[in-house]
Amino acid sequence: MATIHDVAEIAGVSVTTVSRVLNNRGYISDKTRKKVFETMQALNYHPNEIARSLLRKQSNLIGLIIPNVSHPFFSEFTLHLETYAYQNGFKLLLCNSLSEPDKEKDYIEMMRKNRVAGIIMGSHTLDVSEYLNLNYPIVTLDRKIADSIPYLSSDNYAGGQAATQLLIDCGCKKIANICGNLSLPQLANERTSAFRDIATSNGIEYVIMDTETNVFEYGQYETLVRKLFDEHPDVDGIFATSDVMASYVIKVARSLNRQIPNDLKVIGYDDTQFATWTAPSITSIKQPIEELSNLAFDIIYKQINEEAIEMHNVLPITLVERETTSLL
Amino acid sequence: MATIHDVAEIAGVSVTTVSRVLNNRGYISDKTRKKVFETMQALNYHPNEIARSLLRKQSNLIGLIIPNVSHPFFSEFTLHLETYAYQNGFKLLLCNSLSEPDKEKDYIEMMRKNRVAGIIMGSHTLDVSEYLNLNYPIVTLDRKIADSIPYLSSDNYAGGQAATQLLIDCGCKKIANICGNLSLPQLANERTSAFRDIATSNGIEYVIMDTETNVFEYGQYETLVRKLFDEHPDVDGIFATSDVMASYVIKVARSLNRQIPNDLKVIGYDDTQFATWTAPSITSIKQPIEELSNLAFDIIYKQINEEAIEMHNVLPITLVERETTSLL
DNA sequence: TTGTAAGCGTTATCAG
DNA sequence: CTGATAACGCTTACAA
Repeated sequence: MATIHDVAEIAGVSVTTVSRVLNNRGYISDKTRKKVFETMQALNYHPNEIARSLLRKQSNLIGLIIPNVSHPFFSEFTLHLETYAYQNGFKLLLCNSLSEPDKEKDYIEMMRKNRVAGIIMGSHTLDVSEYLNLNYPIVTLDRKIADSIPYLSSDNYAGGQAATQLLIDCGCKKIANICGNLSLPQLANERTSAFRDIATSNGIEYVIMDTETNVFEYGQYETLVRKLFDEHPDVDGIFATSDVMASYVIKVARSLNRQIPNDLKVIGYDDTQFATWTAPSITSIKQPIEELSNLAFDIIYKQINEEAIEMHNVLPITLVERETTSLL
Repeated sequence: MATIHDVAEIAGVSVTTVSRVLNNRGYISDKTRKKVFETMQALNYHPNEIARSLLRKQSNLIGLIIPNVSHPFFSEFTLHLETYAYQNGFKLLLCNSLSEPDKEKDYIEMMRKNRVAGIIMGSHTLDVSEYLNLNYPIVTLDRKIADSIPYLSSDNYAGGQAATQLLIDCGCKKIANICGNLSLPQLANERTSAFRDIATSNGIEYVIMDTETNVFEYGQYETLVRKLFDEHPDVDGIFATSDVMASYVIKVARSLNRQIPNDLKVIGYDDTQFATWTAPSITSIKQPIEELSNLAFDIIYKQINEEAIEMHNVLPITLVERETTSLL
């Protein structure tokens, strides 16, 4: 592959001159510029970004570590992040940790070695201490690690409140919340806190069930929902903390001949596209996924440029009503 | 950030020695090795992969260009590809072209500049000529560009056959196929060819409807399905060429009070996880997504190492029967 | 307006 | 067993 030297030699100028026309810096005669452009074309020259990165001591890559891109929330987050990063001159290095601490640690290590410009952490199986000496542009998604590490989330507590309140407003008498494993240090757990608070303050009967640790074996969702219906057949409103979980509620309810929304109201979380693909469509708490991803990038970008950043970044949620909670 | 020189200086050895212990090459006394490791630890040294790449004239990145990661098929493909590539020492550079030719071209250009080891193209809005002078390790997904460019797909024709035959076996009298835009040069169009062939040879009435060019505005799926039911209310079997499309069929059918599978059989395509999340669950043609992604990587890997490769790579599909086609 | 040369952090070659 | 030095492809002082 042609180098800047090849271009310089054939165009009969110095490498500096070629570099100048490449970066449009300094004064160059139109004649020289033209000649250089022509030879670049002729040689099919593509400036080596690796060499540039070496000089800059930084690549143009943003690292994203998430549990699993095939989960609708993360796939949409990834789409928007990549789009926005690219508009700002950065490419996306994607890593799926599968929630394995070893992989996560290894990925962080790899990113340092590759001198990525910053790391967006959406997977958090590591101890707080692992993050503290990281000393790298970083932002965590949905987990508060320490005061020194900026985080980003949408308003989980408000989301839990809105969801629970909606079930109550629909006239539910006994409500349930199914959610990810509560022993994990995720901000998403606040949804459940809100659920508990609102149910309690309204004096309404409730039950909470969380998954096993590994959140992405969807088979357990079905088991969990069946167990819920089995142990609490009188539940008439369910708040699931993801749209995927909500779909399992719909699925199991259907097999038990429980009519949604007539016998049972259901509300999901995230408001991924997927919530509109099911029948009935899923009422959901909308996380502003695109805004979240863009803000994640901005927080990294500011750190790269040593600008001041907010350490706590919480975006508002909105309730999106659909068929699973429609009144008759 | 510490460099190999810092380590060498503090450990009191030469950079060559440090490089040797780093790469475990040549003979080193245990004492020296130990000292070097200690100082690396002390300085929190992370070898700069950018410098290594510059020397190797190649990065450890594999570029993936797809229309949109948030589509279930691509998100699963991406997950598996990243996992497999990482096991083999490569990282994934993810790009969403959104099916825009300009973006796609720009991404290819960017990848050359970043000296990615190879490119996996799952988005194909460009002319054949754009690919021909590419001269780069590459493989295309679901599109046959030219004899000189290796491609990969699952057996689309067989998939179309199996799907259509199933509808017929279920006793359908008039069947429909809804699919992506047929004017695009995608191998997926063979599914529709097979549908036409099987329907014809069985002397059964059929109708084919394709989407507008931009495949990822899901709103149009609903419009398309409504149009189908409107113009052909007597259709009793539908073959949708993605699980997402199939979900829209279920959705619209439900709103029209058509019972699935009683009044209407539906079969999707891809067999993404998503096909099991809906109620009723979607019968689908399974593409071996993980095998596809791994083979895509292998084809790139062999090109990098100048090994011989197959130019035509077609993997078998399988029929997965679920509720949308179950007989009474 | 253009050129020379040093340096970014590695590894490879050659020498000791 | 260890070290000096050139090279990878580029940008940037500093000169001219």
